[in-house]
Amino acid sequence: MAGGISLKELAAELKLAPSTVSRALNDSYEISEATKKKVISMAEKLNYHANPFARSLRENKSKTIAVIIPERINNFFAQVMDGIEEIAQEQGYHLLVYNTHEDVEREKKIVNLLLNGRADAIVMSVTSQTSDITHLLKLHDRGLPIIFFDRVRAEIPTTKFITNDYESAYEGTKHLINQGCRKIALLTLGKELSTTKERQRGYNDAIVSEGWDLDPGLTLYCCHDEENNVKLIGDLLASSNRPDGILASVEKLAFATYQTVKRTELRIPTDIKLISFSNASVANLLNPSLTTITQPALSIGNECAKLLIKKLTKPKNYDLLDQVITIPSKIMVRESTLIE
Amino acid sequence: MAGGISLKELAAELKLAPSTVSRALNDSYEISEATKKKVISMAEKLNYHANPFARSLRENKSKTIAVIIPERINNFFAQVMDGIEEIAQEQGYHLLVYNTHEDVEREKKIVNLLLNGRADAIVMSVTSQTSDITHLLKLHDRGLPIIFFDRVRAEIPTTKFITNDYESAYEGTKHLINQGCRKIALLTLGKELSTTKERQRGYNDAIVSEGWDLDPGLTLYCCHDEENNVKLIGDLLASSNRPDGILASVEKLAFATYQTVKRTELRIPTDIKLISFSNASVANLLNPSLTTITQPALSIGNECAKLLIKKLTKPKNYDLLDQVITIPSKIMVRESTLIE
DNA sequence: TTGTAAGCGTTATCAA
DNA sequence: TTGATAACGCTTACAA
Repeated sequence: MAGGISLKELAAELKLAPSTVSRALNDSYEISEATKKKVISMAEKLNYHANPFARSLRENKSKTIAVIIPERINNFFAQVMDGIEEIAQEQGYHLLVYNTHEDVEREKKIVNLLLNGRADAIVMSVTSQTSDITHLLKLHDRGLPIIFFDRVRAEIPTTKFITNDYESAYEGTKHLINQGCRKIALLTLGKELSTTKERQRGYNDAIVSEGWDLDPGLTLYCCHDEENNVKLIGDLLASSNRPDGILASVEKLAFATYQTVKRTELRIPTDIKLISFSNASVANLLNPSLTTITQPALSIGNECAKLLIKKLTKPKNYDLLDQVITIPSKIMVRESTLIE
Repeated sequence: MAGGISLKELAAELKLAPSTVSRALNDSYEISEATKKKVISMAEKLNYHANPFARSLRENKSKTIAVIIPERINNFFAQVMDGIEEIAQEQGYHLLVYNTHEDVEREKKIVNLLLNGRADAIVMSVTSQTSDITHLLKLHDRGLPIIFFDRVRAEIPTTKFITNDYESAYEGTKHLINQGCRKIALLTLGKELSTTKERQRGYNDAIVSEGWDLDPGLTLYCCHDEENNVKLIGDLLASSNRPDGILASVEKLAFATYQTVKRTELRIPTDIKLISFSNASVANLLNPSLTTITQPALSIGNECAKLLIKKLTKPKNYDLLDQVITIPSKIMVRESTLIE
């Protein structure tokens, strides 16, 4: 279709052997400066571009990294993507992007698709549904370098980049308590999620540290569907067990909370205080502005890409050690947790 | 690196010729059901996966579409991406994604990278800086199927998907006028942008239709940098030429307006009414909630992908005609344009 | 219905 | 310093 000239044709034009032209183009030391110049200028003149598939086939690498995220309309993941791309573009890597929409079946399909080596490596965050991880193990067993970020799986022996979820959730809950909350709910996603577990631990410990009892009814496991979440949160707010503080584990659950509260007589922060993990730049434009636990998304993306590319280009010196690297989040206090 | 078994090895294991195995795997009519079954089960047992580069090299197609967007943290572009991916995943296509960050130089680099055929086709929205388009023409001349959406360039004879920008801007401006505004500003991006031009036309015509004079000082050309935009908008609001209505051409300019207004004594919608092109789901959570012109982002993505994939799979029956397809936006009236 | 062989566009080995 | 050749893994004429 897109008919470009081949190396052979370029060589013919130059009355040189293909191998010579290839070496010249790759700036090999064995080629004279004179021919290099000739070759390069002719290549430009004829608009020659090396076929990436021939090269990938030959070299067994594609200069491509696959990124799998559970959600695209989410400032955290979008920023991580930007962070990955920043480094990737710099290093001449391409990004194959897949959105699982929090659907494990989709995740499995995508992961299986990547088994064929289309990408040199993978960086991913699992879905909130992901429980069984044989599909991920297969990936790793196949020798495909893989890095997890944020939502990780400890069972896969590789490097993971996360934030200090336990501390953040602990501090966030403590913050609510300090602001006068006495009954705090946790809104979160799937139980299997590493982030959910850590954040729940932090939340639990903060509650217990006050000498309070844990109320399982105050932990809500939400899902991908906004409408459903609004219903779930609405039921909690309408119940006799209504919390006066909420810690949302994901940005969209904070938004869902706003939407829910809007339909009631309740007010934030008067009746309910709200803090949420979120990288939304509009946090301070919400009504009221939202107190957030903001994750270092760009850095996470940067670090993932840097490590992966090092591993790909210098496999001897860099390994994807089975370790967890933590970059801390920041709490940004705003109106949604104010004492009025 | 990721060592998988090859077709030849699989064939050897089966004591069949590679060609037979290939045909069996591709469900060719020339192969008996019996061997097909044998081959498929052995392929599964040995975890065979066809090398995509060998196939791409051979077939001269990659089952990959490149998507170039100017911004990732933008609900419109994110939704378009989701729309494209929906169809692409369905049809077995992969997505190579590039963010230009509104930077033409980056756009040029990326476009030149794609000249080598890494992607079968391209769907893109140009940067707000893009003026000279030789890099885009080169792409098209090379025979690479390319589709534009939203921010298009008429000079490239291909199919473009846009929204009814003229009408939306006209209606949006009229809406502000109906709500009592008498001095309306337009916040937009690059002058060369197709969307800017159309929206400006709509805005202009609405103003003129009232018998009012156009004030060039009321059109602000903003940029990618939030801080700079806040400054620009702040200056306008502090000037003697302060508008009482604003039409923002891009979501982030509405956000910048909120940020700016926050620092003044002014209030939305009392002193200034605001309407913006935006696909933000949090529009109704802002303070005050934002009246938006919401674009059919998902449909745009769907349509782009559908047409492109048809063109790629049935090149005879589908052509990327030099035409513009318009899908209309919807105005969602909220508090930011209320009469108080 | 299956097998043989050529070729897609590169790069690397070996020879000149 | 350059050239001939093989090989990467697949598909497709052409033969059998």
